[in-house]
Amino acid sequence: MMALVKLADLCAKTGEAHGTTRGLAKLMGVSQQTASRYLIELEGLGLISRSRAPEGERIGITEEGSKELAALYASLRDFLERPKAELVLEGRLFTGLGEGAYYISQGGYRRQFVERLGFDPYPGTMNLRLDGRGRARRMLLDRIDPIMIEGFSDGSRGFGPVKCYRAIVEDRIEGAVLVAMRSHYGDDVIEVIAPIGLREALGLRDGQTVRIRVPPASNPPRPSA
Amino acid sequence: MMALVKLADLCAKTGEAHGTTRGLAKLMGVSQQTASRYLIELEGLGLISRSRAPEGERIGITEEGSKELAALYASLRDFLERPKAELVLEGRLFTGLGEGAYYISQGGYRRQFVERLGFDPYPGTMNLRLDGRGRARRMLLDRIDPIMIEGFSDGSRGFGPVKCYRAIVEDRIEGAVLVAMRSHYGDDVIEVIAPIGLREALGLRDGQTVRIRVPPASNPPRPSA
DNA sequence: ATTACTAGGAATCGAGTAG
DNA sequence: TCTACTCGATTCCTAGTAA
Repeated sequence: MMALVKLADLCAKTGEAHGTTRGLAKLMGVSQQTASRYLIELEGLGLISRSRAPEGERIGITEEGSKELAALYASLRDFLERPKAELVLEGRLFTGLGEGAYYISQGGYRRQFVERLGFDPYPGTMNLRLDGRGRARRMLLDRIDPIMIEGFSDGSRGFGPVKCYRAIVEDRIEGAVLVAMRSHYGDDVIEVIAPIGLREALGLRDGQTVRIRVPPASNPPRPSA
Repeated sequence: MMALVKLADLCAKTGEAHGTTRGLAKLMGVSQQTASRYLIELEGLGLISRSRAPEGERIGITEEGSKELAALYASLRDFLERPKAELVLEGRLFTGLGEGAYYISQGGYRRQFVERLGFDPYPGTMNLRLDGRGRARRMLLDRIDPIMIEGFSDGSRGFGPVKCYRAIVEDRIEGAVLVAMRSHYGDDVIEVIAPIGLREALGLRDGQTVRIRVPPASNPPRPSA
């Protein structure tokens, strides 16, 4: 694989590489014998084509070889071009009507919080009213992979799905921003949950400005394997 | 290296991978022992960071690791996104004043043609006047790597540098398109040379339309190593 | 000069297993 | 369970060299 990549490097300019096994070996950082073996193996796999030339050899990468490289390229792109910058939201703390506590205490939500966020939320949400800049930035949340909390019904009524984004409150406490798919608040409000009571832990009062950092990778700390 | 790529795959979605060495091993197609060794080695190289978690382990790719991957990504891009399509130019044959023959017969040019194009040009150029579509396409020549023929002086006068592009004339004869950096012709004319006389070989007469294919890779068949 | 074979040493892998 | 060690098996690399 890496040998194929090195050859692709040498083919990048013209579509084919020219040279002796010794020269290629030097460029690839291996011995002449190894370069020769690489060429034999890659040709056997149908990933490159070779044609003898008096001055050395012409090596081209076949369609199949390009496919191999393209697959590698694609997987690197997925990693490298994923959103990188974290999102910082600032808003003023205000007291709601306590519906937040009602909702997140529902077993159907709570079980999913524990499973997908990794913590059992303190029974209450912190409501923040975003300033103008914050409202603009909130749009950027869409570019981050949400942790989905599914809707459910408890028999008497239904509860809608909720998107969560891992968040760090005031640089100290790890929690999550909730975005209800059909919120009772407007676009200028975000709700934040955490394993502990944020107001008490941080000594916050209504009207204070609170800073939330949403890292670009917001998925849960559980095994992907 | 490939181990780092595999890990990057697993980190693509969230920025970090979670799991046990056994699980990671399975995803990477190696044994648990090898996965463990990979992690130790990559961490030693500073390419990844690890943090133990009760459910397994959290693995992130460091800035330095990302740089490694970005370098690999860039070299793949150079190969995969190099221009692929060939350029087809069509124009009507006309007879010039014979200056073409004078220029390419100069030893200073001729030696370079032999060395860089791999043939000794027939002493004469074929002049083609491009149609409207051809003029538009000619611009695309700039996207192809030229074979540079350097300017020189023979004592009495100077000769400017010339760009060459390998070309196939009427699908039959391999030659080259010349683009003089300071041409005596306008932008609607191209000059073509080949090892043999094109008019005679192809039975062409003034006014006929001639088709030239310029492949995307136009460098010479000599050792790059 | 090449390319590529052989042979032996070096690096790598994974089964077993300790902590 | 987990991670990571030892160690024999295997793979891989290169020096020497044939063609």
